[in-house]
Amino acid sequence: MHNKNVISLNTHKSNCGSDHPVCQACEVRACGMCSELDTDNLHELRKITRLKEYKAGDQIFCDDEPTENYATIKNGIVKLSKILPDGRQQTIGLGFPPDFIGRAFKDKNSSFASALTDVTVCTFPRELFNDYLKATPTLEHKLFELTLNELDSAREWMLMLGRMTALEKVAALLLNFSERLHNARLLQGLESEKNKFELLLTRAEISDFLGLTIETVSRQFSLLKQKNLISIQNQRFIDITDRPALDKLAGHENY
Amino acid sequence: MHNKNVISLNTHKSNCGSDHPVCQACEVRACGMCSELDTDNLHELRKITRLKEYKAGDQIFCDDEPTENYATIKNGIVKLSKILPDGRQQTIGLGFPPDFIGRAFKDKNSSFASALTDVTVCTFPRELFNDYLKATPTLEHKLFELTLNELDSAREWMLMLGRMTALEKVAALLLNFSERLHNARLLQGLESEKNKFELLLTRAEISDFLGLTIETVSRQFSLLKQKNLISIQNQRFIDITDRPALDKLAGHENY
DNA sequence: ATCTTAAATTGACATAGATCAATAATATCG
DNA sequence: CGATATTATTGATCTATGTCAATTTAAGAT
Repeated sequence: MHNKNVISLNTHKSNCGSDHPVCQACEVRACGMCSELDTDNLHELRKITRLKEYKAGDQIFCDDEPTENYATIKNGIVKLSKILPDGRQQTIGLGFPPDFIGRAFKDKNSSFASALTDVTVCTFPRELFNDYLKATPTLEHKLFELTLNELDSAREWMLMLGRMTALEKVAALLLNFSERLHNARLLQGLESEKNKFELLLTRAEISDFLGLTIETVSRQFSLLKQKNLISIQNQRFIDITDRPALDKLAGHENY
Repeated sequence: MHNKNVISLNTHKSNCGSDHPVCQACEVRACGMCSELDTDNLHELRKITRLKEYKAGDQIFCDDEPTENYATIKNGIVKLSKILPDGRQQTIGLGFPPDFIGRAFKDKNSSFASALTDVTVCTFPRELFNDYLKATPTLEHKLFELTLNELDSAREWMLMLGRMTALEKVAALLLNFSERLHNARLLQGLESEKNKFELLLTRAEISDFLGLTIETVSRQFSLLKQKNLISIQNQRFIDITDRPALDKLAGHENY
């Protein structure tokens, strides 16, 4: 059922130009970094791209090793994290399709990227891509906009990390996740109910994101259930039953 | 003495081209967003710029009001912050010369900016600047690089906010501040000892930055003094007396 | 189905940092 | 220069979250 929808979307896309077959079939052709490129430029870029797949848990790139590739996320969720010398870890971002991963114009990533779910990405060799980027203002412009969005959300999370209580943090995460998963599903042409979703993160991953411990996260879930703001099936399937209350907890101005 | 140095630097700059007088005298001509522009383009941009001064404490722009202007910081330090509906506040960044402030391509800022010290900025009207930016790839490229740096440092602070202890946070702040003030002074052609600087933030401002309370920050300062890692004169003038130890506390890999 | 393993929950307790309150240092103003 | 206001420090608690440990739940393997 899911696959059928994806295919029909792709079929639809094939009407709109003479893109390379790989790009024609691309889930994020319309919204990713490449969306600003015309067919000719896309053909050019296509020459240096390669599809890559990762299993949930795989490391995609790592802090200290030089970046060989950049990538656009086609499918799945990528976790970006940082780590202190003694091992304390902090998730600093989640990448959903069609986010770009890697640090443009630098040969080092200052973070780790790993696959939270199974992930498919479209990769570009660093040097070539940097050159192409500098030579292609429309592409650079689009990537700049993606980067500005990331900066916005990083700052949003700084407020959360610095000033929210554990309960508020969990509420904010659920809302954020609900939103982004919803968008990702629509992107794939899937049906999607905003308030119902599978929580793809383990409690450990959530606690890394929120700057909390597993136990504290778990207690907040129990609290939210007890207050009837959410219900959970099998510890993974979330149903937001009182979004206004959750919004209020998360500090959203208009709920 | 300080002023003498500034003047001599400006005099020096006047040799290097036919920039508009205002730009010739600009403290950040060589390193800011404009550094990538040749004289012709600079003349073009100059037409829409206006110098603006703020006193310490002044609000520069605010969350909900539409952005009228962007700006490049010429002098002083700008605080960026976010605020929860109930008033809890979190500083999400400090702007030093030659940082850009404002959210390119959007008509809303998602944060507040205020002057931490007396501040001089060079402002650009939003609409005009956005247009000029899109039409001038070298400028956009430079601004993109500045933005990437900001993203890097936002993520650095996320790790700090989420995973560091109060003592570590204060150590990290001191080192960060020492570095940035040092650079800002060199930029102005001033003598600068990296380990000695005036802490321009009040305890309240520091605690907003670190996600702590005033009292906790104060206690950590006392601890650092007691351990002989720093000494403080008049609660404002910091001397880092044991940088390696401070680096270690702040989780810097190589100290 | 049953066994095994991993993940999540819950409880008891410890602690870092918050809160409240008093004092001390510094800056400001007449 | 002294009086007043602001900011920082320090002390005594309190509390949210962390830590450690025991159970429960779910998932996977045979």
